[in-house]
Parts: sequence; C-alpha cells; structure tokens
Amino acid sequence: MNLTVLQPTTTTTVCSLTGQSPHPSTFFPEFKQCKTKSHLLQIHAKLIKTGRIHDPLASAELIRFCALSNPPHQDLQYALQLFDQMNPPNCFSFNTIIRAFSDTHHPLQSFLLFTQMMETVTPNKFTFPSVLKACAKTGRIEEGKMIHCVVVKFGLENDGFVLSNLVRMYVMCGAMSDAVMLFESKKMSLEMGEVVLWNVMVDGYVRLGEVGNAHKLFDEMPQRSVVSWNSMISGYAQNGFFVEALELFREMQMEEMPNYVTLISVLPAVSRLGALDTGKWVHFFAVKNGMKVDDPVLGSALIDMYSKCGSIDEAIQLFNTLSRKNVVTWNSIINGLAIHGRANEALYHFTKMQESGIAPNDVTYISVLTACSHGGFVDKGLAIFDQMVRTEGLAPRIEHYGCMVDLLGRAGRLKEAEELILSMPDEPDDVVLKALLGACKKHGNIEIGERVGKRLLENNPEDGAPYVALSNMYASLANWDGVMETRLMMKQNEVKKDPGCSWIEVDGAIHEFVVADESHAKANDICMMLEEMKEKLRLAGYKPDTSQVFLRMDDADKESALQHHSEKIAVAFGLISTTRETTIKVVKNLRICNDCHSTIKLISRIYRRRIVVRDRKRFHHFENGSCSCMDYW
DNA sequence: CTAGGGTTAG
Repeated sequence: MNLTVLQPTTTTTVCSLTGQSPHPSTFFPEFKQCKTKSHLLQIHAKLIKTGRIHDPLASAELIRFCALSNPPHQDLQYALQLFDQMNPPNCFSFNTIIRAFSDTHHPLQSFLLFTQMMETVTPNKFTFPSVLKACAKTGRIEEGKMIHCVVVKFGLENDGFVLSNLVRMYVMCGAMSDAVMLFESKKMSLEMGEVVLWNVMVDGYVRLGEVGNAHKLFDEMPQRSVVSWNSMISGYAQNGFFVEALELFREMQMEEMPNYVTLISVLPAVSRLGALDTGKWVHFFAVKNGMKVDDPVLGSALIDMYSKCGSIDEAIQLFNTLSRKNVVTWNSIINGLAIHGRANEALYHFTKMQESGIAPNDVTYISVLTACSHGGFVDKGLAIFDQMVRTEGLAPRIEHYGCMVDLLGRAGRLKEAEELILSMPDEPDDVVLKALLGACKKHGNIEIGERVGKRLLENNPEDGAPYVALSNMYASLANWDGVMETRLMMKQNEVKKDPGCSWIEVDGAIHEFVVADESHAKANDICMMLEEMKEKLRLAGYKPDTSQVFLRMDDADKESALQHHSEKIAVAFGLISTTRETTIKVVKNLRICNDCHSTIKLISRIYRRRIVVRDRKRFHHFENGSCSCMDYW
C-alpha cells in the first residue's frame, strides 16, 4: 500500500513547538478504547489514510499496542510487520519490539534485533533490561558479557534497572561469582531504594541452595520488600528447611503484608510439616484479604496442604468449590485421595478429569498408580500403565516403575515385578528395589528377595533396611547360617540409619521428637504417659513386635527401643495435650514400623481416639483398633 | 506522565 504523504498534522506541530513529549494516547486516544482486532485494523487504516502513519510517534504507539498488550490483543507478527515498515525504526520501536521478544519462547530474537539496532540507532537505558533478560532466559553468558561491555561504554552501569538485570543475567547464567563481584562493587554507591538488586542476589543464592548466604544478605539489606521475604521463604521451603520457612513466615507478619506469592511459597512447607493449623490460617488469611482463592495455583496448593495435613475431606470440599481447575488441581486431589487410601475416589476423579477435557500428565499417572497400588487394583493398574505408555505416549519415569513394582509385589506377582525391573531402560533406584524386597519379605520369596537384597547392598552397603529384611527372611525359613552371614556383613559395613523423627502440631506450634527424646519441656509428663500406655497395652495382651529391630541387644532392650520410637512419643504427647474429640495427627519422616502400627491401632481403641499418622509415603487413619491401610503399607 | 526490574503450586 502506497499512499501519498499528506501534510503533517497540526498536533505534531504543536508538539514540536512546545518541545514536550506528552503521552501518545493524548495524540491517539483511539487506543484507549481499542477492544478488538478489527477496531485495531480500523485505527491503522485511518492512520494510513491521514498520513499520520509516517509520524514515528504514531507507528511506535501502534507497535507498542500490538507487541505489548495482553492476549488476545497481542499480535507480535503484526507488530513485526509494522516495525519492518518503519524506515528507520526509532529507538522507542526497537525497545518495544526487543522487549516483546524477550517475553516469548524465542528470546534470542531480542539479541539479534539488538545487534541490528546497534548499526542504526543509539540504545538507551530502556534497551538493556530486556535484552539482558533474553540472555538470562537462554543462559547465554557470552552474549550477556558483550552487552555488559556496551552498557559500560554508554555509561549506564549505574542505572538501577540496568544493573539489576546485569546481575540477574550472571545469576541465571550460573556465574554467581561474577554476579557477586558486580554487586559488591556497586552496592555502596547505590541509593537506599535499590531493593530489587538485593532481591536478585538473595534469589541467586537461593537458586544455588546456599540459603545461609541468602539469609545473610537478607539480614544486611538496607531495605526489604515483600519480594525479599517471598524469596527467602520459598528458598527455605525449596531447599528442605521447612521449619525455617514457617518461622520466617511468622516473623514476616510483624513487618510486611504477605501477598498471593507469599502464600504459594509457604504452603509447600506447611504441607511437608503437616502443620494444619498454620495451613488453615493461610487459607483464612487469603479469603479475608480478598486473594484469588478461586485460582488454580493457590487452590491447588491449598488442596495439597489439606490432604497432606491429614484433612482429605476439607481438600475435597475445597476442590469442589473451585470453578477453574487445571492439571495441577486435578493432580493434587487425585494424589490426596491416593495417599489416604481412597483408591476408588481417586480413580473416579481420574475419569472426571479426562471427561472435563484436562489431559493427564506424568505426575497424574504417578498418583493414579499409587491409588491402584494402595487399593490392590492390580489389573486396573496394569491397564492404566498401558494406557499411559501406548495411548498417551508418555515415557514411564522411575516413579511409575516404583508404583508398578509395588502393585505387582503386593499381589504376590513377584516374578512379573522383577521382570518389569529388568525391562527398565534406566537402572532401578533404591526405591524400586526396596518395593520389591518388601514384597518378597511379605510373601516369603527368598529366591528373588536374596537377589534384590544383595543388589541393594552393592549399591549402598550402609543402608540398614536390606540387612533387616534379608535376616528376617532367613530367620523365617530357619536358615541360621543366612542370619549369621547377614549380621556379619552388617557389622563389617558401617551401617547408618536415618534418624527417625516425628512431629505434631498443637495450638499452631510444631513439636518435634526423635527416638527416645527427652528434650521436650513436658518430657516428664510424656514419660508417664508412655508408661501408662505400656501398661494398658500389656493388659490388653499386646506383645511387642521386635521383628524389625535388628540390633545386637536382648529382647528387653529391643522392647524398650520400640517403646521410645518417635511416633509413639508424639502420640503420647498428643494424648496429654489435646481433648478427647481431637484427632491426633502425627507426621513421620520415615515409614511407620510394624510395632508402632499395631500399637497405635490398639491405642486408638483403648483411648477411643482417632489418630492419623502420615509416614513417608501415605496416611494411616487409626480408629477403634484398625487402620485404613488394611495392614499393608 | 512513552517504555524497563525481583518472588509462585503437583
């Protein structure tokens, strides 16, 4: 389209006379009302007809609208066409189009456009943040360093926006030492208000897992923003420091208003600790402050929190109120139902999910297979595994194999389980092998059990679990040579045991116990309660199950070791600290042992208490002498 | 008063 150039419009004349550059929307108020694509085309046509398209400000504004609007207004292709028609494009248009591309899936276009820009126009301080962002996103440190040189050349290194993006570029390219060097050389010369630069550094240490360094910086910051807190909290949560994450969240409330991101960052820590009171408070806080609870992200995090804190019914309730559900939302509820042993409901939701048009992903299948495994649905599980591989074309991950081995093994189909392991493309990990070993123990298959146990010991001779399983299997077959040999091997290799640890939340505070823990303020009361429990259990005819203890000690010592397992201490503390109607909810870092399981079943009957124990893998709901796992876990 | 920054669920 080639139109005659018309006279410059009066408005541009006024502009050049006053020498000011007012906001373009005062020039082009049409954009404010632009709602549809066809309206945009009309505006464009009008600009061409009036010749104002030759006004760089007009073109630039048009490009800005197409490139930077939110979808569905955004049309990068259209913006790029407009851009190519500008001859030459001005600095503003270059900045706009570079920024637009840095937000897409091909950010390196920004870099190419930047090199193009350097040939015709001078970049300014608005150019560099976007192009550095593109380098950060793609991890291109060579290009990033080159741009750093250009920044220095134009004397823009002390601009807050440019500098924080430079540092962030180094962080994201894995060059933390370069980031530190630049940060240290600049931090004193900056204004107090450069909180973003500090936040970038805190985030950098968090990404490296160096939470100690992150916290040190956090303490030294001249100013903090809500993002500083969020970075620290999510940093703790993502690096396994769940208690620290919660403590910081508490501390935060005295200084700063938590926002939507804060809640999403802290909820995984709440879930891992099973801190239901804190989780409920987070939920309440979100509702009270008008945050978007009806949002798939926060909603999913809350569903996961309720189910991992033992309140699966509240999780379901919340799930049913959500109007928008994405794949993560569905995964959260299916996984929740699966770990609570509610296999049928998990499968029902799996069907519902597909009916609602949400495609299951690999994580969904882990939860669904877990449900089948806990429910003992062997054939259903095999069919779903097949569906995943053949119909959906998803490559099974090691976690999927773990579920399948557990599923087959539980049903006594040990040969098939072993064959499945042998068919895996990658080496099986300990989790997979232990699933098979546990099944061999349960079904008394010494042949496969021996093979798996020895393989586990080759991988990790310091892990005590395979010795115990092997020894038990030999003992049950009266193979005392085998028992002796296993004991000897155990002695030779310095066996380490993961310290067992349980915790319980009472009135919003987390109480943590390790084995034989006497450090609690109420240790005396707890001890008395443990004695009382022991006596009542004895009267009920209970005989301690020492089969899982494998230490060189006599039976009395074994019993005493069992009596002081952390989950029993936590239950004792729960019994003395809460009222009879309260369900006692205990979280344990390892899997629950046989003796604790039988003991707590009886305790639930003797004291008429509902007790929920979350172990490393699933929930046990104890009530009136029985457990929801049906004694297979 | 044209435009640019950091944190986020299974």
